[in-house]
Amino acid sequence: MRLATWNVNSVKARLPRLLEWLAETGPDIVGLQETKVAAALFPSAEVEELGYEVAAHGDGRWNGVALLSRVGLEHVSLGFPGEPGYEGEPGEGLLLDEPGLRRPEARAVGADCGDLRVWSLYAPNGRTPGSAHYEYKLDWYAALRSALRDELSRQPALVAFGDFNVAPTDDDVWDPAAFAGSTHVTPAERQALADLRALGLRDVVPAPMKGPHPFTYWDYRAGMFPKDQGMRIDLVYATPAVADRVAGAYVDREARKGQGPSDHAPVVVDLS
DNA sequence: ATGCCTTATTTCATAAGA
Repeated sequence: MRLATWNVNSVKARLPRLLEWLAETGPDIVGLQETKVAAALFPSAEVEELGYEVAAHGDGRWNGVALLSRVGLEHVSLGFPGEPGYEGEPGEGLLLDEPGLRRPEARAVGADCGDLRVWSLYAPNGRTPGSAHYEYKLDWYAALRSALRDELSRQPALVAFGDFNVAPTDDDVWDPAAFAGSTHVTPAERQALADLRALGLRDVVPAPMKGPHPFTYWDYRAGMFPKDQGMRIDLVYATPAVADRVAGAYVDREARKGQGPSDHAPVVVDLS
């Protein structure tokens, strides 16, 4: 059984590469993030041709997550109970009584895939520590923790993977000094990850294809990928029932090369 | 080393990403 998670940074822009990668890699269950497309406009037909069932959750311009599975796809959840929406900065010009303003964004989709409960997650960025978006990020993590705790009481074989937008340790960024005062490395964000692990989830750390760090994201700018100036923010959190079956895991940095890549690389996990 | 931003949209400018 092969699992994979990949922030594709627009499934429409990435479709040729995604289809090629699926055919080459052959994952059984795939979580996608930042699909940036409404659910009805997800390219389901092209993916189904490769033998996958599709569950897509989308807002349109931003966010968007999906699950692809060729081992079954049932009991789909679009978002999770208690998931907050972004209410904006004070004075940002958003009307709090605008219909739908606080509607949760498309950042989580869950499903039963074979004998696994699987969640594809795209955590809020946070923008700047202390901002309304940062508070939203922490609130989203707190709600996620509650939702996963309830799920774990029913299904002990669970995987929550995706773009967590937090580097768990200083070893997970190319230069800790470069992130002083930034999101993704603050104690509160790292505590949010620790709180998830305290539920019984394990961080399945992949092997890098090259170099010492299993980074999964490199900024498009300034040649940061060839210099391996990246971050490990795409994570696979699994319960012991799943983590004990891990036979291998790697970051597919080949998918970050060449023409028109995403700025994230896929993480691939093989289960015995 | 496999390159020196990219995406979608209210598009020729902007917001967001991390």
